[in-house]
Amino acid sequence: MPEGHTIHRLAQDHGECFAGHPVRVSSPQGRFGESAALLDGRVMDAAQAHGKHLFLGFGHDWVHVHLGLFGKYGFGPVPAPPATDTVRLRLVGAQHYADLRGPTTCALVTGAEKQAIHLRLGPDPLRAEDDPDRAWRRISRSRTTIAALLMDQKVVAGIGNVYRAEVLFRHGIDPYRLGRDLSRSEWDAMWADLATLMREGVRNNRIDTVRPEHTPEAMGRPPRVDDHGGEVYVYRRAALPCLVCESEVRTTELGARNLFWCPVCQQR
DNA sequence: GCGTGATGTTGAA
DNA sequence: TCAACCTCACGCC
Repeated sequence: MPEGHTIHRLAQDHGECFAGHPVRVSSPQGRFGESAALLDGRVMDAAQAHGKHLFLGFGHDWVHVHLGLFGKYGFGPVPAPPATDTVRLRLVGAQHYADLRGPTTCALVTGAEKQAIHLRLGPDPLRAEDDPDRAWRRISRSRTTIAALLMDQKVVAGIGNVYRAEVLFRHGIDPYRLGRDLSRSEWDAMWADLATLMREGVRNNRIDTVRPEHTPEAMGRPPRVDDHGGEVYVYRRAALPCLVCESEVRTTELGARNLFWCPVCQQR
């Protein structure tokens, strides 16, 4: 779940469920206990996302959350069920509660510390004001593969393993192509496509990347069977036929992450 | 019950 | 490059 679209959706949901009202804040697990006590009963007045980072504002104080690989949020209507001992942070408003489990980061930060986090992140396709030129400057000068660059949050913020694999497929780009060998128009098209795909991801709370003409129904195939939630071209489809050309989708490990691509549709 | 893997990041070697 | 961290669902006994 946790790519940028998930975090923007969480910011939106926090805004709708809690913003503008006093919130009960606790840490049943204990690891956020002192900070929770400091915030308990105060008004949450902002919820923002930048890439995979979530920020919940309480006046001058911010809660910085990063889900990492395992972190998960659970929302529900009050009354909240008894918290289990893995709930790091629980927010309870008038009508909803939110439980956070397993995050890489859940910390109280100042405005200045928050600013420092923004400064080390690249532009985020989901933030309308962010400038793709900043990413292009890095990419166009880089001898690193585009597959690695897309996962580097200093270059682009919010892309994870699924969006990386899928956007490269949709643009017919070999993951091993070097950043400096991309054209400006290829990057502009990828950025625009990421913005569209990720906005849809926020709306549906899942990643769908398959164009209508390639869906299993349109191609007369059985529906995809995978548990990550959305309809995709190559992510976790190793050894299955490419939805466009029927070649076997390939996979390999690159920088300790699984990479998936179609060797025929994606060319240097 | 146990072992495995996963949409992520950091810091040490 | 590798280990560490965090959680839970799944397959297989």
